[in-house]
Amino acid sequence: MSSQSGSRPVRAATKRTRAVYDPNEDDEVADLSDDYYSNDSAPTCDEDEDEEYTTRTKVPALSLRVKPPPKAKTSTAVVTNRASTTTESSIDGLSRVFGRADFSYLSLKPDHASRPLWINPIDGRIILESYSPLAEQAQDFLVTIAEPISRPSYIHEYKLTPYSLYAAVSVGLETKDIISVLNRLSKVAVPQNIVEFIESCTVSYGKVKLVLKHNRYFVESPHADTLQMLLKDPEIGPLRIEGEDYNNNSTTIVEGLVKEKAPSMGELTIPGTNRKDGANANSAAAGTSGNAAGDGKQQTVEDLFSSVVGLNNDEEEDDDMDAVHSFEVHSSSIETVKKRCQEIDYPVLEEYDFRNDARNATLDIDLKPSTQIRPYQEKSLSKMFGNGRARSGIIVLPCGAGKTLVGITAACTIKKSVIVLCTSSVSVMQWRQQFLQWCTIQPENIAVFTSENKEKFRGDAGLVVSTYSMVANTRNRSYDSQKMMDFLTSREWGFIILDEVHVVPAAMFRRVVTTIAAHTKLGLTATLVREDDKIDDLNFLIGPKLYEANWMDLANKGHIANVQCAEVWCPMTTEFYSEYLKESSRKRRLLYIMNPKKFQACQFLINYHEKRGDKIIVFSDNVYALQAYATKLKKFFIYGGTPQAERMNILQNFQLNPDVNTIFLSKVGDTSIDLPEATCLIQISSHYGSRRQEAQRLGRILRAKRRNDEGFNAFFYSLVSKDTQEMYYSTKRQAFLVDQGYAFKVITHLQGMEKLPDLAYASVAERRELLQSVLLQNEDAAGIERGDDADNFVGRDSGYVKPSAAKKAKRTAGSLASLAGGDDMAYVEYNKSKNKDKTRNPLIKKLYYSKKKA
DNA sequence: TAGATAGCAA
DNA sequence: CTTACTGCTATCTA
Repeated sequence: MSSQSGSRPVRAATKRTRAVYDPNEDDEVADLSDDYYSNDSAPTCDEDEDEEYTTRTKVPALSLRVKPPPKAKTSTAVVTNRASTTTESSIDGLSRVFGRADFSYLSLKPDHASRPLWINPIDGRIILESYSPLAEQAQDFLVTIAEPISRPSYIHEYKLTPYSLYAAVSVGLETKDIISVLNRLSKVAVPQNIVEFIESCTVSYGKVKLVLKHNRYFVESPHADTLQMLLKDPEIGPLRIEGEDYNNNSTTIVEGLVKEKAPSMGELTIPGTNRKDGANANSAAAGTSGNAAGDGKQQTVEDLFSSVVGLNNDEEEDDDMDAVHSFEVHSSSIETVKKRCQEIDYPVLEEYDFRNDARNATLDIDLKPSTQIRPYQEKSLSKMFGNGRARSGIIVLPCGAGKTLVGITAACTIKKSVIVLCTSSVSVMQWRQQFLQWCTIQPENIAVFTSENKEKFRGDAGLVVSTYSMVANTRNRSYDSQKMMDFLTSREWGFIILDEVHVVPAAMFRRVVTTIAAHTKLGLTATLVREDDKIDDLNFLIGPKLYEANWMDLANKGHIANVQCAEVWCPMTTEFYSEYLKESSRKRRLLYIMNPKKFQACQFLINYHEKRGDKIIVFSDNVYALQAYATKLKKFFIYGGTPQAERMNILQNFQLNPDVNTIFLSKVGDTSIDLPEATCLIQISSHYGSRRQEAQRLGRILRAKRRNDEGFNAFFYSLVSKDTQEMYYSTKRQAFLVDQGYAFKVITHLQGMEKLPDLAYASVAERRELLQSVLLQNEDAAGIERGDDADNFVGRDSGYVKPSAAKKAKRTAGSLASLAGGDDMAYVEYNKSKNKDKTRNPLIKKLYYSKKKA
């Protein structure tokens, strides 16, 4: 990368295109999307790209300069050059891969054009040309051995890390396979130091397994010398026990170690896949591409792949992996063994030989015959059950891609007692319901363990669904809760599913991993990111990452919705901005959220999308803003304090009632509110840079029901007040999605917004009044202590402030009324005393009755 | 059934 | 560099 491009933030340039957004010109969804795609995905290289890519013998400059959009309207756009400031600093862009280093000393292979990989000898980063015919297979391979860093349209970036290699080894890849396949895919010979890096990581990782079989724990390895080394370790050695030989004539004792034939996939079938003959005859047509080895249906691309790579499939098991050795340790010492092995860089893998477990009762559970799993779900499960045993690990799938079904299928494969842990009690009920929907488990075999339900299941084996906090709780337990916990800790579990596994590293939740004795641990998540550094702990708390899906791939195949992402830059009004500059950082927040221009943009977008027939969710972290926006726009809103019944009511109306097309949600909507109707999402407040939150919010519209309609697009808008802190956070939040390949379009001007009838805050007087209210709120906000969740917010007849709250909060009815802005209020008014006697808001009442009539 | 308390996210 | 600050959920008790 000696040439011109070195320092340019490539991704920033390619992913952020600028244009004036004029929805009125683009009546059709398809038009809009064309616009997006032509901006983003037209090859963005220089004119001389061909020359660069094919003829030079040094590594070509990956200089992706953005072209102006074809229908460029940039002349009217007001654009600040943001790409070079904020984005570069916060994201690891492609440009940093090669930096300014000159790799021209690496000589290209003669047929490099057909090989899709570049490898950076300095830091182990790998660039995949994802337009290569081999890209899909190469991607399968890379996902297994390397960490996906960024996967935009044409160039994907991966990085070899000790963890990723650990994961590769743990799903059965051997060092030599990794190096040879990498070598064959690469345009240049794999640099020697990378080879050494791979060797050094894989020499010890994944070599030792902790296997539970016949209800005894064995430290197992294909390499006898490794075990001998462990036995010499002062901590591990003494923990070995001499168990009596179990009744198996295939084992022999060699130098004090038990030697037996290595396990294999054998006849194991994963339910719901087409590997099972007969039962799912129709599934053969489904055409899974990355199936396990030897199904004979080679497609042309795979032929090409094998001719270059020489392997049919990266997950092919080595038949000649002849034997494994093991020694036994007592179940009480496995924690020590695991800890010690980790310390000396021989992390253990956990596998469960569930087919040879006679002691734990078999659970009568199977997928319903009609249940069919998708190719990527099968692929992830094949990583888990690749050698006929169950491996512990983590599977990463986008929201809405059927994580639950993966977990259920795994449970149906293992057929032992299962425990499922989730983050909220709503998800608990959803898991239970999904189990009943997809598989044959009987309701009496399912036990729900939450604060209000502590039933056990009947029989020897069963399913328990619970929350992390229920299990991890250290404070006093109620009597029933303690009984239930004793039940959970006293027995062995074949399988534990950890939903939203990214929460586990939190101090309290990680305790559950040790308190419950489960033979297999499966973590499920959509966003394996945290803003702290604890995510790596999952490698040893749960296991390696077994599979990570690429969001864009799933979107292209129609499993999840296509989403158009846009960031709308709203200028601050002069008054608001000058106050913003004056205020302390704490108070600034409200100012930029309540920015009238932002409000107008929100109003305009809602108006526009409602006219198109979209169902819209508006997110705001800030409850005050949420209420103010919803009230002014006469929409329903839900936040933490909204009682359950009221939530249900609103959500049902949103789904069924054609007059309710927009709802406002606070953070409650981030997870576990399932709204397949929603097709458009607007974010008005996004203060902190949480990538996980951004991704999960996007996930709300990924399962849109209409996603399979021709040319359907879901929309995701982030409203950002210009020249404020929000800009920084917004970029940070988007990093995850950008890495998944989403393009964020920056909209600087909404055409026709000023002409919108009934535009809010159009006059100076109105804006001044708003500012006054916000400033007043700011002063009060300091005085509002925690726990006052503003549930006393009242509207039209507001002379009333709930007495208890009035004591705490200094809010006056007057200021609230002025914020509420008018008499035609149609938001959800909720008020604890009113909910008691089931009185409803007039509009809800009306909706309710009209629904009843229909 | 509320409220007190605690923990998480960032 | 790492704290910050608010919102939310979950549990148990009175």
